[in-house]
Amino acid sequence: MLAAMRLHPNGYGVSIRDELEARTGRKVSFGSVYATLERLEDKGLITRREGEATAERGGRSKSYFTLTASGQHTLRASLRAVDALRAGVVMDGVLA
Amino acid sequence: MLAAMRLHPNGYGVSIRDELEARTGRKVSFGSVYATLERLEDKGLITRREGEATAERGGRSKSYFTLTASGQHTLRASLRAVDALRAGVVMDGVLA
DNA sequence: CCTGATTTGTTCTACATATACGAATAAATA
DNA sequence: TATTTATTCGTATATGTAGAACAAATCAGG
Repeated sequence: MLAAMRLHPNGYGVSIRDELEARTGRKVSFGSVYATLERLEDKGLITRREGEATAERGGRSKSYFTLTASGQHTLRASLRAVDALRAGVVMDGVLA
Repeated sequence: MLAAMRLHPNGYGVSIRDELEARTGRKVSFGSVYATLERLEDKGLITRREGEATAERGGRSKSYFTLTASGQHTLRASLRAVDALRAGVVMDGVLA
């Protein structure tokens, strides 16, 4: 969801995957990303917008994903929960 | 892991559950907590220390959990990954 | 002292959901 | 038809969940 926010409103499967890898330094597979996007969509946390036929060289058209209001709310709540647990933890000093 | 850090070095099943509920406002069952603690232990991210017979009123003895060096490293890496994704996201302004 | 009630904490059982891969497939253009 | 780009599938593994059952310690009455 954060990756989708970052790329808003033009994030789609591949770019979201790339963003995740670039930011976190972890390998992420397409399967993981699309499965997650689909689940989030089912829950109404993100919506899908079909991209029109691309004007550039070849390739299938994209599905863009953006957070719904509910998705933003949920994301916010999750981040807050983590923040609450982090607040004042000794290790924070080591977190550089 | 954050809850265990907060309660370090005297966090045990019940107190970790309580800490999670208090900080995040979400209901957490014992099953979830203990299952997770066991998994983290199997991975070497936390260690278990058996508490001696309690001096107070009744009750079984506690199992205290503390993060290993590896656990701290892993936790740090996860938090950093989230931070990297959060950095500069527009919604941060709304996060109050 | 025994012994059963009480208290506190952990383990078990049985699923439900979520995450992870990468090959396979689809759709577009040259 | 070959190429390029993007998404879907099949399947394996991991994580999350609830709450009842179980275990171990102390307490209180006889």
